[in-house]
Amino acid sequence: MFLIDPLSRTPIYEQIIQQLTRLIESGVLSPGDQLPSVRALSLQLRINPNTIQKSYTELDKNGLITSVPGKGCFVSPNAQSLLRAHKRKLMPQFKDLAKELLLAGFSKDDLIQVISQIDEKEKPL
Amino acid sequence: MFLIDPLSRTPIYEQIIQQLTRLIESGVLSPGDQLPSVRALSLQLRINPNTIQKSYTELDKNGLITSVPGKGCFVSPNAQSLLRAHKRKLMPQFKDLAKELLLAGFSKDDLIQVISQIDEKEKPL
Amino acid sequence: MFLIDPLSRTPIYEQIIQQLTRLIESGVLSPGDQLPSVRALSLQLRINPNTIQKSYTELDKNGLITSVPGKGCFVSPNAQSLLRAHKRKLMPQFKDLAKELLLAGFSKDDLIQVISQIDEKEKPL
Amino acid sequence: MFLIDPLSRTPIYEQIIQQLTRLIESGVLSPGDQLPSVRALSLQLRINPNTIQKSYTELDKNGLITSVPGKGCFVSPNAQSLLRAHKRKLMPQFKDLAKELLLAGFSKDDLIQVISQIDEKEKPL
DNA sequence: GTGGTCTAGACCACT
DNA sequence: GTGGTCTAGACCACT
Repeated sequence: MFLIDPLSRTPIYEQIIQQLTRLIESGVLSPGDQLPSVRALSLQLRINPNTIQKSYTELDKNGLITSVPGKGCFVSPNAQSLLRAHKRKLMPQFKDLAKELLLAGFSKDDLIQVISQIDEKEKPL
Repeated sequence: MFLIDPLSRTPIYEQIIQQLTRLIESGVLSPGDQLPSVRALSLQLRINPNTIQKSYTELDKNGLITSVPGKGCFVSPNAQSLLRAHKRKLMPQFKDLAKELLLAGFSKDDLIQVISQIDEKEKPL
Repeated sequence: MFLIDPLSRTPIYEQIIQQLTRLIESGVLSPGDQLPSVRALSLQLRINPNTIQKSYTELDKNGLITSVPGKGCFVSPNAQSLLRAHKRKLMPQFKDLAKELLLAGFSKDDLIQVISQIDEKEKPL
Repeated sequence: MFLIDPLSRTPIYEQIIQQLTRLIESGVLSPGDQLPSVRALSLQLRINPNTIQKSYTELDKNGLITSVPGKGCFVSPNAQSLLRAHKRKLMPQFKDLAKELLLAGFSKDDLIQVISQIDEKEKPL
């Protein structure tokens, strides 16, 4: 269910965010569902509770989950629509950034090379 | 000195920002130099003063220029270092976005095509 | 059952949300109950269907109701607990905001006056 | 210059955020100024570097400061305007929350009492 | 030197 | 039990 690579360049807390986001996106975790507790996930993944906490705090700030101190963390009712709204903004942001980079002196080929590198690195994921 | 294309897809106020940014970047405009007044530039470019004002306000927000009420706008002392800092952050952001888009289901070729299109549109600039 | 004041300062769609929320809170509407259809409520209250739709969409986003395309809208199973969770967070937020306002230069009496004004306006509701 | 109360109910990292925000607001720290390094402030306040880091990360996310890994943290060019924009939103948010609390069953006197308590606690600050 | 991440482990308030 | 805060201290990449 969870695959964390402690040697990856992407921080562990971000990997956890990505994994949970996918589980919500794919519907494995539905609105209202309780997430594993900070300690439980910490034990399961053999990762320090502080690192899990950081991920949960971030997800709560983004509204994807609702943390209730003393009770637990729950998938927000509007998590799916938040994810859709987020996705809709990705491509325009990408275009703006690409435009800025081209104006900043990078060539089309520079950007393509960067993308190719990322594509290869992310493949096994 | 200034080339504004009123038919371009990029808003005029952004074109002005880009032009001024380049003049600062290349050193044509040095820290402390006074920019043309809103009215002067408005007349020179035959563009609505409100549009010029919007560009200046934006540049002031980013700290590239400093507007002194009653006196005029001046290139900020640290304009160059701000531009360098900004540029340094562009590429990591671009990589993160590309990664998200690849994970979101876009293919490497989708992204390359988007970049190619932007590259052609921006060429004449 | 429904009291809508078209002359109120609070938008109609919010009034509908408030009314429905109270009906859920008080148990008049129980989890699983079907809400009146957009058209039915529109006719009953003599209010534009788009306005009703907006209220329903908002309630669906918050997870209080679940809209099933082609069948109708239903009170969510966990609606009551969502309302309790929401209420529990209101007061801490209020305290934080009050603290910030006091630090920002507002006096205790300023805040009390604001509250008194709201209290009077909301009374007839 | 810095007054941290480790026994206060407001977390230390928030106290640090508040103090730094004030220094920026009052102009003691100007746009472009470098903040004390995480370690330096940690030693000065005798507080764990992780706690300082948390404050700095928060301030960076809000755009008030710009952190450049390997170089340091700097007051953002538009810090003042961000603070003004933030302040402008406080009172409307406060009114909305007060309205919700009154509708949720709290009385005018409940809210006034809460404010009085905060007012007394915050006085020595 | 700088910021950023992470572990190990303690303590708090609240359910 | 739950999430949230904090300390102590290590290690990383980057300037």
